[in-house]
Amino acid sequence: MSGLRERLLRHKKPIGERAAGAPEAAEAAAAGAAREAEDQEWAAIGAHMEQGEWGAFVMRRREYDTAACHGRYALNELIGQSDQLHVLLARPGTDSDPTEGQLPHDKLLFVDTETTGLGIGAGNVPFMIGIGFYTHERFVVEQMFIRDPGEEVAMLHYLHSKLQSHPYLVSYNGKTFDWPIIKNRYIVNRMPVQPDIAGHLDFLYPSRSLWKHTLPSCRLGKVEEERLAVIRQDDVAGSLAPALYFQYLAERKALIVQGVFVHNELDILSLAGLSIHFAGALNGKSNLEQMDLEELYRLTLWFDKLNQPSLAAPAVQMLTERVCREETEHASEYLLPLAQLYKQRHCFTDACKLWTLYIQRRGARSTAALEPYIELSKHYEHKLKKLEQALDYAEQALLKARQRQVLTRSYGTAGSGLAGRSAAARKNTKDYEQLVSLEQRIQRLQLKLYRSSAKSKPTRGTQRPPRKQTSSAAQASAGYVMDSLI
DNA sequence: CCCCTTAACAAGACGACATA
DNA sequence: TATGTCGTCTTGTTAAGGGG
Repeated sequence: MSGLRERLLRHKKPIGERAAGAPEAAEAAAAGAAREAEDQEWAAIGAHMEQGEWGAFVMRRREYDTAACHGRYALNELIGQSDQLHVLLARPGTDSDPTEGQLPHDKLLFVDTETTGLGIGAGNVPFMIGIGFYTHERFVVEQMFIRDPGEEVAMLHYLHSKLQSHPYLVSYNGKTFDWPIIKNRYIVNRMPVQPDIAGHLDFLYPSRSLWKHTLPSCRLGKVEEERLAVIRQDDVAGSLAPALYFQYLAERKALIVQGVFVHNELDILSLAGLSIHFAGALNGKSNLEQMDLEELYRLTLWFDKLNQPSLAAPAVQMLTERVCREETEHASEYLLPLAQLYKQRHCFTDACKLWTLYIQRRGARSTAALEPYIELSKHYEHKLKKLEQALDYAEQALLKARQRQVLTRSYGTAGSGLAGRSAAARKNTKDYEQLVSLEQRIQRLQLKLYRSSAKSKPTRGTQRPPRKQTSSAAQASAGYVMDSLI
């Protein structure tokens, strides 16, 4: 058997175990007294022993009026808003939506476990399963805690019964952590029932989609602090939970795990808070005016990914307005990504406006991106059929590329660090390929231009056709450019 | 510590178009 | 009409980061 199980059993002091030679009445009285003392300890932290068909376990149950606040949100704000969360359930493979756009708030089961470690294997045991759910105008948090492995089956049966009435799981990283572990426990315990759920909302991934670049980390604690305005005081770190549980097993004092209960409860409440936050966003209630540009941009990408064009539209519009209005460095960072977004939607006029604006703001710099020049060149050639302008943009891009080649060359030779060399070399070859393709583009445009002018003015024979280069010839010429700079 | 999801980037597939 | 090129869409791969 695993070391963990031995450890658990070693510490087990079965209540009411027969002490040798003691008279039965006194023995029963002593056992009763011990039980009473323990009950009082659990009562002191708001818990009690829950007796059921499958045995007993510790239960800490707390009810909240739904008007109660957790950070900036009142718990009742999910009511009537939760249906929109169903878009987060849609699987990439399945087109049909199993929930038909319905996801009542009282069908959700918020779940967070505390375990003996981080592994997913059978050696990792959830000693506490916290759940939260809405029922009868209340938000209820129920925390199940097992004093030894023998109580696990009762706890799992209880969870199973709750899943019947609240079949949609809500968690934070529960798809890869909590839920696989829980399923494992049903299997390990050879339970007649298997946990079955209608759907699983995992808020880690939406949080990453929106805040990966704005928050220092997307851990639940950071997200709830920054986006739910939840401040934890004297919180026990989740990473301490295993140690505290082992200490509890050794000393059998309920007070030892009190902090774990509180931590777990706050996690559950934050899951409800995140549901409200994301449901609000999916109902178009985000405060776009006050949102950071990065978050606004990520929000549009997120709506796009979720196939919600009616939500993405106002976000894109707000982002465009602000990026065009605010002439800051930071705002200009979004011109090109935003232009790509418009291009993707075949809104070429808007895309061109942004590419032009980028050139206007940053074109003078040597570090300016080539992308807007190349994109404009493509657009003038293929969409507007204006070859002169297309050639002009391509030539501007080539000029920039050559200037940059000079700079990177000189940096490259001056650089002494070995670590950065491969990355710099990669960038060099990439720049080189870009240079080659630009020269090809220009030659092609020159040829096209020559032919069209020859066609329209066949009498004028003064212009000479540009030398037609093969791609290898273009490469050689680009190589010459590079070699000449070394 | 371990596993899973996702974003970011790279490479391949395919349709549209133009030229000979 | 056959062929090649361009641009975009699709597929494949990799790395990071979260849970106690």
